Order: sequence, then C-alpha cells, then structure tokens
Amino acid sequence: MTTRERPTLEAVARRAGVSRATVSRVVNGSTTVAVAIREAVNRAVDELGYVPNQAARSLVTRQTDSIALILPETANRVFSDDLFFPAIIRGVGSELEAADKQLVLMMAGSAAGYHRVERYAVAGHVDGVMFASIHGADPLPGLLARRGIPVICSGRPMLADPPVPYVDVDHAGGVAAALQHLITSGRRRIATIAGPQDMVAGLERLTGYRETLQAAGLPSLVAAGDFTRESGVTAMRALLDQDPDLDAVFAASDLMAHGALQALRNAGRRVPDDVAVIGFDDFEISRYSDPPLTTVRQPIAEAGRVMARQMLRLIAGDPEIDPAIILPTELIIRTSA
Amino acid sequence: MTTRERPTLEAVARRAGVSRATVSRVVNGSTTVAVAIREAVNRAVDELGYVPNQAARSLVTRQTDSIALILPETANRVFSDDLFFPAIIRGVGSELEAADKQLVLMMAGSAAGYHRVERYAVAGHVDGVMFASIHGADPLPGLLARRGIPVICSGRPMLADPPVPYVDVDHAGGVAAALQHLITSGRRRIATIAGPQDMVAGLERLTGYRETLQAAGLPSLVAAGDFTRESGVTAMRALLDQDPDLDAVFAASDLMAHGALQALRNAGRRVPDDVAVIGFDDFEISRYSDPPLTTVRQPIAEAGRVMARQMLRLIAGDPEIDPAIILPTELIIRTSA
DNA sequence: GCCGTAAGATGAACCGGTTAAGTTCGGCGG
DNA sequence: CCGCCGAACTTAACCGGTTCATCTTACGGC
Repeated sequence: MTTRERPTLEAVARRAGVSRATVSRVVNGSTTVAVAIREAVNRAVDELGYVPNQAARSLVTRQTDSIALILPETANRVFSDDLFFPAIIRGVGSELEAADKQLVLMMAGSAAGYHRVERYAVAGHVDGVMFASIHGADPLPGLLARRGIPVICSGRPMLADPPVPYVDVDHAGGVAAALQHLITSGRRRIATIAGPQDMVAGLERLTGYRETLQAAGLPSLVAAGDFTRESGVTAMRALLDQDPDLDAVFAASDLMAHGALQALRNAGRRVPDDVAVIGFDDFEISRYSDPPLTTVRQPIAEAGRVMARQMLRLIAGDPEIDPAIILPTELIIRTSA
Repeated sequence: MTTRERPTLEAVARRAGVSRATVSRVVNGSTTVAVAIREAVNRAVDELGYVPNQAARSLVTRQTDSIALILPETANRVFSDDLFFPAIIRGVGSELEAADKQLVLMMAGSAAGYHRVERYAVAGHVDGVMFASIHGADPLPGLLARRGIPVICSGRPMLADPPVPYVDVDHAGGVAAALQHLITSGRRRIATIAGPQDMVAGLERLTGYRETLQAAGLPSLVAAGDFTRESGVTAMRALLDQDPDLDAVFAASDLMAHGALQALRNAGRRVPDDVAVIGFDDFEISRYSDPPLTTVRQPIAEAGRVMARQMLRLIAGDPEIDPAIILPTELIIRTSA
C-alpha cells in the first residue's frame, strides 16, 4: 500500500520556492500572479500530486460544494419497487454534476436518522438540503430553514414555518385530463384508488378526482391505497365489492394501477372492455404491462433537475427564487383506457 | 430568516465557565469529567443549540464519517429502468445508517465526473470509496487504493493493481442451477442472451453457460445484449432467426428476459410450452410478468450490506479483511420455465 | 504535618487552508 | 535624483475544533 503522505500547501510552496499564500492563489486561479511563478507552482503541484484538503478549505470558506438530498422513507422501503426516487435522484444528480457539486444522499426514515440529518446539515457538512418527498407535516424543512440553511422541497410542504420554496407537478390538471378522457369515452361509474392522505400528492389527486366528478355530475367511489402495488390489488377488490358494475378506475399511482389490473384480471374483468384503468406516474414498466397502461405522466426527473437548479441559485445568493414552480403533467394514452 | 450565528466551542465554554478543552471532552463523551461540570456543559450546549463544526473537526481527526458509493454510469442511464443500483443503495444505506455514517452518492459517468471522483476522494471528503459495479478495466479503484484510500468493490474488479477487496455473487453457480433445471425438464436447444462483455457479471454468466452446456454435451447459441429490456427483444429475435426450433432461453438479466418474453409473444411462441425462459436477478417486477419469470435470485441488497460492513472494518483498521466474499445465488422457479 | 499521587481541568500547539494587511521593488513623473 | 505608485509576493492572523503536556487540587499514607 503506497500510503504516501498527502502533500500540503506548505510542501508545494517549499518546492516551488514561494509562500503558502501564493500557492493558494495559483490553485484558486487568481490573476495577480506572474506567469513564471504560476507555472513553477503548477509544476510543483503536479509533481507532488497535490490536492487541497477539503476540511481545511471549508473551515475557512464555509462552503463544502456538496448538497444533500433527503429521502424521508426508511432505507429499506425506498427503492423496493418504486421508481419515483430513482428518477428524482437521476434528475438532481445530473444537474449537480454539471455544476460540479456533490450529491449526498440521506435516508431519514428512522427517528434517529431524522435527528442525524438535522445535525449533519447544521454541522455544515452540506451547503443546502433538498427534500425528495414530504410525508405529513414534516417539521424538518422549516427547522433547517430557520437555522439559515438553504432548503428546497419537491412537492408542496404541508408545514413550512418560514415558507420553503418548492417544485411540484400539476396534480389537479393531470387528474382532470385523465377523468375527462374517461368521461368522453363514455364511462360513467368511475372509481378511484387514492394515495396516502398524509402526502400532498395523495391528497391533491383525490381532491382533483372529487372535484372533477362532481363538476360532471357523476358519483364518486373511493378506496384507500398507499401507492404500492399490493394496496392497489386490495383496493381494487374492495371497489368491485362495493360496485360490481363500475366501468373505470383512476389509480393515483402506476404501481396501484398495476395492482388493479391484476385484481381485475383475477375477477374476470377485461381491460379496457369492461373496466378502463388509468394510472399516474408513467413509469417505464407501464409501457409493458398487460394491457399497456394509460397514465398521467409526471416529469419526475425534470422536477429533480429544476429542484437542483433552484438550490444552486439559492446558494449563490440569488434573491429572486420562485416560491413555487409547478411542472405540467400529460395524459399518455395507451390501451388500458 | 433566523440566520442566527452558529455558536462555537468557545461560546459554550464561556457560558459554562470552563475551557474549550473541557467542552470538547464532554461533547466527545470522555469519562474523565466531573459530573457537575459535565452537566453544566451539556446545559450550555442545549441552551445555545451548539453543533460541532464538521470541517474543523475533520481537519484534525482526518475523519469525515461519510463514505462514497460510486455509480460508474452516466447519471442519465443509471436508474432508467434498472433496479440493480437502487437495491445496492438500499443495502449500503441501511448498513451505514446503522453505523451512523453518511452515504455520499457519486455518478462517475462522464470523463470529467470520473476525475472529479478522484479529486473528491483524495481531498479527504470521504473516509472510503465503494464501487457499485465496475465497467471494463476501470483504473479508479486501484488508483484510489494506491493513494491509501479504503476501497471496496461490488463485483470482482477486472483490473486491480493493488488487489482491492470485493463482494460478488456466485454467477457460475446460479447459471448452472438454471441450466440444470432446463435440461432436467427436457430442454435440448438452449440459447442464451448474454450481458455486456466488459462487465464481470456479463462475462461470468456467459462462461457459466458455455461450460455447463458443453459438459452436458449440448450445443451453444449466443446472442449479445446489454442487460436492458430492448436488447433482450432484439437478441431474442436474432436467436429465433438463427434457430426457430430452440426450446429454451437463458437471459443474463431479468430485464432482458422480459424483452425475450415480449419478443416470443410477438413471434407467436407460448412460454413455457414452446420455449422456456429463465432470467437472472429476481427483480420485483419479475413476479408480475406474463408469465411470472423463473429466475436466478442474486442478493443485491445483501451484497450492498456486506460491502458496507467490509468498508466499516477497513476504516476501523481491521487487518483481516476477506479479499473476496462470494454470496450464494438461488434459482426461483415460477411459471416461465 | 509532609509528600506522593491521581483525578480533573487548562493552556497552547497543532490540523491545512484563505485572505487582509504589510513588504518589496521596478518604473515613471516631476 | 527622489518620491510615489501599483503590481506581486510574503507575513501572519484567523477558521473551530482535538489533544497532549502541564498545572492544580484534594486525598490518603506514614
């Protein structure tokens, strides 16, 4: 193991025959350095393989060039089947990479982990904190914001003591488009499988459903789910029990829609002939389901990118940050409805 | 915005009427502090909301308590449809969380990003670096190891100048079990859709296929893929062209197996009646494909956990690190074979 | 009553950078 | 020829912790 000592500024300075300060200025690209000296310093840097010590640097600059993304689920539940978080990570990651910032991923599921996130951020380990999805009335965003830490949320936070800027998608518009499509194609008994009601996404999609159907003078029929496939199966069964003659289902997530497809098949219903099904997300797998799923596409990766861009602005001290950015959703029509 | 100044050790010391050194010892849980003083200090810490400055701390301790996980794909390709990386992240994350270490996720796709990773690690931003999957003869693991940075790989690295400890799964055993199952159930013309040959996983699964079939005295038929669903579709079509009478396919990934199912359906073949299909991975979605996929389960999340544990040991200075840990694979029999 | 000792607290020297203030020196105007 | 100016470099003071050597104090043994 060639655990060679890491060279310090001091070492580089000695080798180049200049002072620490000069080396620092060369390394940081200052212009007021004579060409000859700059070259000598750069040579010394290369020869020694010098890399600045990040801890020392951020001790004085108060910057770390890394940004946290909080996944507020337990590490074990995140990613199990869901493609929401991967997409967010992808978007955020690509944008931060372009800005030469590092992405620090944190799972804040457990109560201990939750507190750990707070300490981590306050300790100055990161320049800012992004929340990938908020459950219930999470106090953490507000708490960090009050501590003076830049915060951006994906999804409107239910609780934000000092209001926190956020990026969200047009849930209501997406739902309305989906239901309109069902109504236009003649469906009249349209049920829904709702998402968790402690998340804004779940809440708004259900509200959108209720309002659209009411405006159309059609009856509502709701079953509760939690965005997972299993809950979709269970909810679909419950709906069929309550109204065996329903002719359409709007599920608040693609995974629940897949569960519904499965339950409908087992119940002997044909999709879309007997029952039309629409989901929400447009995950990759929905193109390959049987039948391919009609669904509301939400630009998740794009939301991640926008969130990252907002964060970079916030850190740069830009005073004009949109308090809310709402991205459009789009109905993708395939075979299931 | 309550951007209240962050209190320092000094402030706490003044308030508690003791020296900086004493506060430091209390904060770090030293035992040689009188109870009365310890309590006074803790009170001061609470009142001021003191949190140690991480940069200052790691400047002297040379520790950051965070560990990097490198995803060596471009940020845009990772996660697109694949459930491998999410599973690794899940395993690594849960284990590090338990050890109170932070996971830093890095995408090293672009050439620039690649160099960035090196600088980041050498700058001492993290205590160690884990590689989620190695493409080709990546020099980075060896390079970091030579710099004295703890490194663990998932998947045997093809190139490791100073040998780097790794965690992998029993590819050969899994492939053998799958093929044995096909042979036992009477299949004789068994083709394979291979993975990318610049990755050990792709390489070893193909080798396993060749050796097992040769030992059984059966002919080989290989089409190239790259682990994606699309490549599975293409490869399956090519295989059917070459041998319309094949009666089984072993795909080196679940995604490719799903592509094969799709291509077979389009070609009018029934699965498993006409052609048996086996995949490799056991992603969640494979339980819900049509028909449900028989596949080789590899414990991806477990590999992540083991990798994290090895890393923690390495950092703790444990001299006895297994240079290689191979986790068992298991054939999961469903309907497709 | 004196001394040795150990528990517990302190002062100060780091860690490795950044940067404001100070120094040196060549050149130019008067 | 002198003084002044600004460019370019150096000196030194931080940033906020950790830790070791040192000092203080209380106590037990003789």
